[in-house]
Amino acid sequence: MKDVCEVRCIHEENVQRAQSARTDDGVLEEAAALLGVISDPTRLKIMDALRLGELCVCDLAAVLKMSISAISHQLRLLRTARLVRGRRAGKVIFYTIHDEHIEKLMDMALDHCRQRCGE
Amino acid sequence: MKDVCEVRCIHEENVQRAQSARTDDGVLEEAAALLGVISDPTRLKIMDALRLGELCVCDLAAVLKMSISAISHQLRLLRTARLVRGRRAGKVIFYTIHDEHIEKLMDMALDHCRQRCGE
DNA sequence: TTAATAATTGAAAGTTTGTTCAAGTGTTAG
DNA sequence: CTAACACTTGAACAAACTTTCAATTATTAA
Repeated sequence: MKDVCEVRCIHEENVQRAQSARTDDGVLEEAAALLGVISDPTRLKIMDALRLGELCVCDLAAVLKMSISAISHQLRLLRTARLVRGRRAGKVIFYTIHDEHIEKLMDMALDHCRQRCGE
Repeated sequence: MKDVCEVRCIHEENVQRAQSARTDDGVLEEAAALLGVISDPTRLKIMDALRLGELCVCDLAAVLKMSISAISHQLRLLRTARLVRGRRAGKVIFYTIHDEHIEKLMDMALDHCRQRCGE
């Protein structure tokens, strides 16, 4: 953060255009945080597993072949980011994907990758 | 990865349903990687700045108020992940968003966050 | 060729992240 | 109440990430 204010090659017009139309920093940082939560392989696998219906922590551990503790830690992040929702049924807590919007976002990312893989 | 194979509360049906319909691990990991690249505030700001047109590294450094080196490092990640494209014009390299699909994915994430912020 | 500019790169430092292990809730059945 | 079960949580450690600083490449102009 030093050679920033020296005027070098800067294209004034372009910079101002970008400056004036830029998305609010708060929104961008929230978006980054949201994307950060689904950008982990384990968490994406959890989300993928939940697409066909609710699963408890043990189920998820079995599907992903990981420890219950590890899954639970990740579920907390997913819960906090409201990507996932839990409902208690006695001792068991069943998790589902929080809402349709999230599912669409995921589908879009997966489709994009499938396309690329098939290139 | 120890208490995985002990049968505890596992709901067989649900687990098998999730197992059989799960998305290919390769695709999921690529998607995680792709999302990982846009899930950083700096990189998301770069992408956002590029939405109105091409900018060079210096321009981006000016817009984000960061060092040229830091921006360049991030641009390399964005380039490698094919989220961004560069065209050389003499000494200057102008960057743009790689394709429309990526732009849509971004819009979707940003809209989602704007909605949430306005709740 | 030499000097200057735009950008990239490698290494180092500081921070963040993911998993494990052990201990802690909260709920139900006996 | 007590025991067992489903799950969560905190601390710790290793792996990965982001930025800085210094050196390097590529292009153009003198």
